[in-house]
Amino acid sequence: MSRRTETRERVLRATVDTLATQGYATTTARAIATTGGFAPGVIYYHFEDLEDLLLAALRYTSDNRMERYSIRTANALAAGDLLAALHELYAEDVATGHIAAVQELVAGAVGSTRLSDGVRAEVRRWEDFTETLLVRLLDGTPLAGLVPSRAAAMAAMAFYLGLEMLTHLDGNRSRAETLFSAAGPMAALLDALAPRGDT
Amino acid sequence: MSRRTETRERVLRATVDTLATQGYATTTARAIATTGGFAPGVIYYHFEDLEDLLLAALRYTSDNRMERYSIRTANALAAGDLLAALHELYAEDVATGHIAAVQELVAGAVGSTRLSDGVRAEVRRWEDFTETLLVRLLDGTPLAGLVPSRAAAMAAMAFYLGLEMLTHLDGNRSRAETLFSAAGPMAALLDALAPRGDT
Amino acid sequence: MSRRTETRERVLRATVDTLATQGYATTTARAIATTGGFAPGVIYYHFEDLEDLLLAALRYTSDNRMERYSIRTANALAAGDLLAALHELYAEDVATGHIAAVQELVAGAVGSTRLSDGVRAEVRRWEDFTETLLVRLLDGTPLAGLVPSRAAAMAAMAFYLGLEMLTHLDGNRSRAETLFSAAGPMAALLDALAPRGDT
Amino acid sequence: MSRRTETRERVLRATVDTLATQGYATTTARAIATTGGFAPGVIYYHFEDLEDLLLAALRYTSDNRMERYSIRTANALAAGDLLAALHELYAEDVATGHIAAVQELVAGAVGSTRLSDGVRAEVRRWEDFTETLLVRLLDGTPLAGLVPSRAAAMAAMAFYLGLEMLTHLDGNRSRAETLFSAAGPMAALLDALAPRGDT
DNA sequence: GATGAATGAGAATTCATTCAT
DNA sequence: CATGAATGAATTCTCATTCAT
Repeated sequence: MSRRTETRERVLRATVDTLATQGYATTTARAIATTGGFAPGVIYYHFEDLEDLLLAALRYTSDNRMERYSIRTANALAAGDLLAALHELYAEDVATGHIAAVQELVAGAVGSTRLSDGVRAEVRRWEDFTETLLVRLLDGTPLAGLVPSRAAAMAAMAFYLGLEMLTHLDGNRSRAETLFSAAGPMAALLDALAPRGDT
Repeated sequence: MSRRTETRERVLRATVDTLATQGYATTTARAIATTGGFAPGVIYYHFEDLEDLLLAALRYTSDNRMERYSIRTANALAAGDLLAALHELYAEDVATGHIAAVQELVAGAVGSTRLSDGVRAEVRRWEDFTETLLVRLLDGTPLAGLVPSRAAAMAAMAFYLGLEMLTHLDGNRSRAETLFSAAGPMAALLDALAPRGDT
Repeated sequence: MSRRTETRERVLRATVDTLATQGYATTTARAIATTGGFAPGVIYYHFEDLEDLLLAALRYTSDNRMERYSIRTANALAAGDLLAALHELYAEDVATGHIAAVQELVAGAVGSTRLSDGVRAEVRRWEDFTETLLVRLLDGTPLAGLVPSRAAAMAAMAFYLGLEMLTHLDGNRSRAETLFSAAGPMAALLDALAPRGDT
Repeated sequence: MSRRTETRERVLRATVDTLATQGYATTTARAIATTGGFAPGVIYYHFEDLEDLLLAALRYTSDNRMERYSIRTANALAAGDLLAALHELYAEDVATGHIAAVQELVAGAVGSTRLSDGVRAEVRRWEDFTETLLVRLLDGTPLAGLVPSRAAAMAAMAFYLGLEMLTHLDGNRSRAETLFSAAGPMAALLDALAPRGDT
């Protein structure tokens, strides 16, 4: 990796971290530079402006996570398996600051067209992914015809982002854990409804 | 209403409006003053500082809406009725800028302890209310024992805020309408499970 | 004069002074504020941005001088009288920093459309004035039909600005004085050519 | 020409071009590098600092033009011939960006002693040249004793720079053309006054 | 010789807040 | 009570300059 690319990544990482720990409004050029331990000028050497960096950071973390999600869910066909995979992925999302950063950007994008356009595109990518997962999950169960997949994907995204918002507000992750526990029995129920050959 | 209270309310209204239409980061003292058509100095006559005003605005809109929610849901016992009530209340939430403002504050509160404490308290009030509603709704149905009411209330809140976040990002309300439609059959199903004497 | 107007004028005066003594490139918001003894923020309270202020300053000094020029030249019909008036006006232009500031703005306007539009308009106003003066001066002399008045006015403006540029570069006013002296005999010659009733 | 000299010239050319097209304030190290297609660091390899480069660029273009002026005016003894030569040289001055660059430097030199010293020296060189030309032109005419040659040379320089300033402001060259046309008859008049054996 | 990444000082501008009127 | 002018700190961003490669 070239020096250029290396620094670029340091800046992107610092941006995600700052977004995750300090929130959108506090993610100033200076704050990012402090987090990453470099001069504020570096940002402008590598990126057009703050908005450009914010978008690049969104894509950066999104790409990383999307890859992980694809790999980790590829073989999780049963609801129980999928829930386990998602639980693990969620833990990673939290550890890397990914959801926190994304949620801050989604909330902060209000007002800037350029930023909100980019954020919207990224959100859509995740909705597509979620929908694919959902269709595969419900395929063969009695729910397949009942649940409108797009709407459900959208609902899932809303729920995920909203959960992060509240979790962040609380400062602890117990809310999410509570919900993952509560979801266990439902996954079991779903698996019972769908007699698959592969489980 | 005294002249003092009247002005205070104008400031609070302007704050909610500004938050709803321009987002947290753009809700500056000047922006609020412009929205409300008064001098920036007025803010500091009635409130300690911006944070204080933000919190007061949250409580102000929250109080107003809570009252409406209480009245409107008091007699909506069946799931179908409740869904209709919630649909209507949601429309009001949108029209008054209430959810938009609340969501901006929840997201913006990251980083400020004073603000996030206040926001947390308000969120809890709504979780309590939601839980009460939920318990009443499920009472007497087979789901009563299955669904952990606190977790479900929390999930509902997360979903509601997340939905607003995405809706705001999209710039149109169709997402929410889609979901309300999709919820119709489920409400009907629930009502079928719960033979109530009072409906 | 209201406090607002008073401060506005202080800012305009400070801008003209800074332009005159430090040049276009060094006329920063901070430099202007230091010259005038006020906080840089004041500039942005009264003016849109630096460019806006620069244009306002140009109009401010231009208006002041134009008024003086009109009054002082009104009765200077003979070439000799006019030369004396112009000499005096030039001394004022120098003392007030007017030409220095104007010349810096004309030179600095390259690159900014908004600024150069405004400067162009102001230059045109002076060309119009100069042309009027010239026509009146030559009227009745053999030169009246020979000299294209617009071109001559333009040439006079170019000369005046260029002279200021060189004078400023030299740091002393002797160049201009030399030229005013050299012009004396020519004015006398012109007056000899034009038998006026009023001289 | 050595590789070193070659690069040096590329940098000088790029500097003149940038000054001519973008103006003094926008002629930054980066802008020059972009214009010339080299790395910003190159500038500091060949020149002390920006000011040093600016001065070198002034001398560079000045030397080039002075040579051309000397050659082209050597045999233009009659006023008509000289006017034709100057018209042609002016066209070259414009095409090469020479006057534009010089005028920007003269205007921009205000405030920096080092720069203005260098600019002043260069201006003087041109005044000397202009004076020589003028003396030769008027020699043998009735004007010879009337016109103070130094003052007239100075006036010519002022006029030339001022004209460029206004021309640049207008964005078109028609002003200059108008004036060259208007000068035709005057040159003819002058030639009529001076019966020369050598033409 | 040349490159281009990085730095730090300083520029324009915004904004919460104060305060005389 | 309300106004709106003024302030100073903080923000985004630019730029001359240095330096490792």
